[in-house]
Amino acid sequence: MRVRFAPSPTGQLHVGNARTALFNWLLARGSEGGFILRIEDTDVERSTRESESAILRDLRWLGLDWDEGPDIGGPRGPYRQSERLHLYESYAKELLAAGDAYHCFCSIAQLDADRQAALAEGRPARYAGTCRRLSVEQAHARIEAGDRPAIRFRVPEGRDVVFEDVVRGEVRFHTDVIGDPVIVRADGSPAYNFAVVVDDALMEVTHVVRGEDHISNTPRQILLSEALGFTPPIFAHLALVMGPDHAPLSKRHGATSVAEFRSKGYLPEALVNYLALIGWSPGGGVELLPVDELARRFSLDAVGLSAGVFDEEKLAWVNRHYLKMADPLRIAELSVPYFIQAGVKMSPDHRGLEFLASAMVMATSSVDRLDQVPARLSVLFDYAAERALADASVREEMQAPRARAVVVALAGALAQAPRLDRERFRAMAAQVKTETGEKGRTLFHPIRVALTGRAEGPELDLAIPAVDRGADLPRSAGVPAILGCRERAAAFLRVLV
RNA sequence: GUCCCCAUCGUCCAGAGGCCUAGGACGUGGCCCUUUCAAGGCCAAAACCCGGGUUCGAAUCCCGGUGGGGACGCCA
Repeated sequence: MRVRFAPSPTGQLHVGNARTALFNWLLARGSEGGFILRIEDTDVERSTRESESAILRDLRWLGLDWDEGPDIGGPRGPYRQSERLHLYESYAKELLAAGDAYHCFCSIAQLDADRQAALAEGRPARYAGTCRRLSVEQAHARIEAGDRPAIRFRVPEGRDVVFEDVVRGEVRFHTDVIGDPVIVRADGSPAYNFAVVVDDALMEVTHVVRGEDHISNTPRQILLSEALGFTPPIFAHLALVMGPDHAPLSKRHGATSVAEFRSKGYLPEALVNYLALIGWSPGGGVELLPVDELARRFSLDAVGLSAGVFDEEKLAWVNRHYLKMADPLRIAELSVPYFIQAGVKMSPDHRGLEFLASAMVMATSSVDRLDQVPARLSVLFDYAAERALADASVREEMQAPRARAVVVALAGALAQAPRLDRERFRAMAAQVKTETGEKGRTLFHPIRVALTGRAEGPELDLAIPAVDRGADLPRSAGVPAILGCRERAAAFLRVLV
């Protein structure tokens, strides 16, 4: 089995296309198959190298590696259509010579007018066939006179094109509703329907798995394939991915590109796992599976037929799962840009990263995305006694005698104390408890506000030791200075009185 | 307009004629856990688009309608 993903480099990799790429990849990896990446850059106007490298980058980020492609080459290359022009040219000549293609001199304006007229009369809006009956001699005469024709494929009349779609079953089109497609433009560049057929055949692609938007191109491609003497590949058309309003996923629904989801702080394994769940089910009542397991279970005939709505809430749930599973050191590294973005300047070395990693469970146990990590860990870098009391109701609460007594006892207990680890923190809390007679919320809430600077946040058992571990970090670790609990308690008490 | 595809909880899936009193997951609501916010656990509400057939029996098969989507480019 040889499958391919064939994006045109005209913009960002969209999640819908990423899912198509994923399904192809799962198919290849689940069997002994090959996964080919081909760049369809025949539209010179819109294709850019920037888009191409962005798409490659996003696919790599997702972990969808390819066996043959523009960057690594392969036995059936080149893998950029712009580098295969000579091939298309020679096949076009073949078609012309056999009478399966003809020159078309119709102007764009003429074509538009024909289309409008057809629509107005309720006829299928297909090519009127104006140049179909031009003789070869007439055509040559016009070319010699300086006309620059396109080349069209001559679609056979009066027959059905039937193919067995792996996901949809038998699909049938009558050739009378198919207009003769342009296969080579007037400027000599190949058109999509032609280039794919040539490339899929030459690259020995066995299964074409692509979006449903290509289903009506399929009969043209089969016909072209037959005329060229190729055996058409097996086709599988995937239902499209929609936005919440059941309209095609677009900008107004928020993030749509893989790059946007990455920068919002979704993990690649989460996006991959979630994408696999749109239009397919791994079975067995489980949804959260590592990618190799997805590949092992994936099968085209288990793929659903109806369009799926992209649900970011569910993606977030999947992401939470992978955040919890992930190596904290990796999450620490990935979080650095988000800290910087949140205004926490840092360039941690290994000690800095290990410190962040040691605190990371506070964030990963409760957050949806990486971009929420800095806020959850703000207890570390963002302490200011004044600001802790800036909120009127918090201030009032802390100034109440019993809360104040807790703060006083806390500052006292900490004054001589060494840095707190979990056990020392518990012992210290117990000491404050016996000194003040407070317990539960009335004990811990003042401690929380005094030591973390806020009324809510991670468990103190986790946060307090993390703060004091951070307080001893040398500045060379590349992480902003962290005020220790002892200093925090003292500062807080000063501000409170 | 013409052609093609699709149709189970709000959403994603399971269901391939009796196992369906339609199952799971996300989300939602409630409860629990808890020193806070989250997270987590438990429970609950929530669907076979409509109408005709076929059949002893239909979410499952057929036809029609309706609704949604796609295509009809010298874009891919």
